[in-house]
Amino acid sequence: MKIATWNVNSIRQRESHVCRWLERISPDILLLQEIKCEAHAFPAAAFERIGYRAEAIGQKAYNGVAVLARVPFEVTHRALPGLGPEDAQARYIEIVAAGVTIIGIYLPNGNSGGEAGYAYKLAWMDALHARVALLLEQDTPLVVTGDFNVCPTDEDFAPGTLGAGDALVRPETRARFRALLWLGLTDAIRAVRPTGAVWTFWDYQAGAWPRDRGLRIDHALLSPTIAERLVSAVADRAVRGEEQPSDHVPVVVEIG
DNA sequence: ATGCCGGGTCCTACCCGA
Repeated sequence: MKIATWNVNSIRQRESHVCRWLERISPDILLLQEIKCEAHAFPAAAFERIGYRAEAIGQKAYNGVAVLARVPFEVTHRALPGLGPEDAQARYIEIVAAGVTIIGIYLPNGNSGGEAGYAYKLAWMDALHARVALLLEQDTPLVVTGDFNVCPTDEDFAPGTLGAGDALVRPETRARFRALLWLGLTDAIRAVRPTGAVWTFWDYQAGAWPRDRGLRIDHALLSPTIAERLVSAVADRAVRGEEQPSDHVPVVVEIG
């Protein structure tokens, strides 16, 4: 089973990129982030024509997540449990497919909105921790994937791209990411490639792509029995060189 | 220190991203 994640930075701008990529890679399931439209505006028909059923959780202008799958699946949650009614933002989808629970997330960036904006990021991570802990207590086969907006270590951003106070690298951010791993999850990319530069994002600005100055912020975390079945985990950096690309590239995990 | 680019929307100057 091939499971992928991709922050597309507007699905309406990236519809043809996603179709081309699905036809080339044939993942069973693709989680999308930053669709930047309401569900009724999601171009589901284009994906259905090539064999992928779509479920979108959208909002106007910002955020938004979706699932595209060529295998049967059921959406079990459309928001992160435990965050409270203040969370009107479309950042979470949870599905079950082939007996595996798959969570797709667009974790808040945390650099806008001052300290309140950063507090929202941390609260979101705390609620995610609680949700994952509950599922793992029940021995649920689990994949947590998406745009985490976290560079877990100093190896996960090119030198000079981020300051020490950036919400993607602040100690409180990284502590929460580590706490997620300590629940028993395996970082799929690092299981395959323990050290060295693996980028999933290159800023549009300052020549980040031609200079290869990127970040690793899109992740796939695997529960123990899924991690044992891990065959490969890669960031498909080739798509960043296409015409009018997203600033993120897909991360693909293959489970045997 | 800020903007760089590229999405979005109150359609046009401004917000947000990472």
